[in-house]
Amino acid sequence: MARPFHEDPDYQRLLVGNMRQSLLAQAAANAGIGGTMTPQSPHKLLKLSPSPGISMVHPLSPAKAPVSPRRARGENKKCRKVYGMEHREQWCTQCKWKKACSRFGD
DNA sequence: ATTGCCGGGGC
DNA sequence: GCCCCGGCAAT
Ligand SMILES: [Zn+2]
Repeated sequence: MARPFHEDPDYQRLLVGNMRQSLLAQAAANAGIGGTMTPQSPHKLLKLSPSPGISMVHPLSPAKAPVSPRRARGENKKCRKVYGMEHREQWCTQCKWKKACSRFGD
């Protein structure tokens, strides 16, 4: 291969993603939007596991994304995530224009 | 909903 | 060349 998978679309395509705004702060905001969550269930501390043994997290492997050593989205923090919309001026020019980030090459 | 980018558009 | 958004993909 003249060109190993260093520039494949898959790689670059998956070289994206990251969250920081809240990943959950959002959840909070979201909760506020739609319809208030359900702060119910006064007690729900049951033991669990009516069925013993069997079952684990992976009974099956349907076909998730083609496993690959790429940095799945959310782990990278670029200008946008690092600074936030409130500090757009701090982003690199490319990020400002919604282009490929030139500061963080990841 | 959100980041991140291409493609397309205005000046 | 500089500036930005629509819409898409992936999470
Ligand atoms: Zn950037």
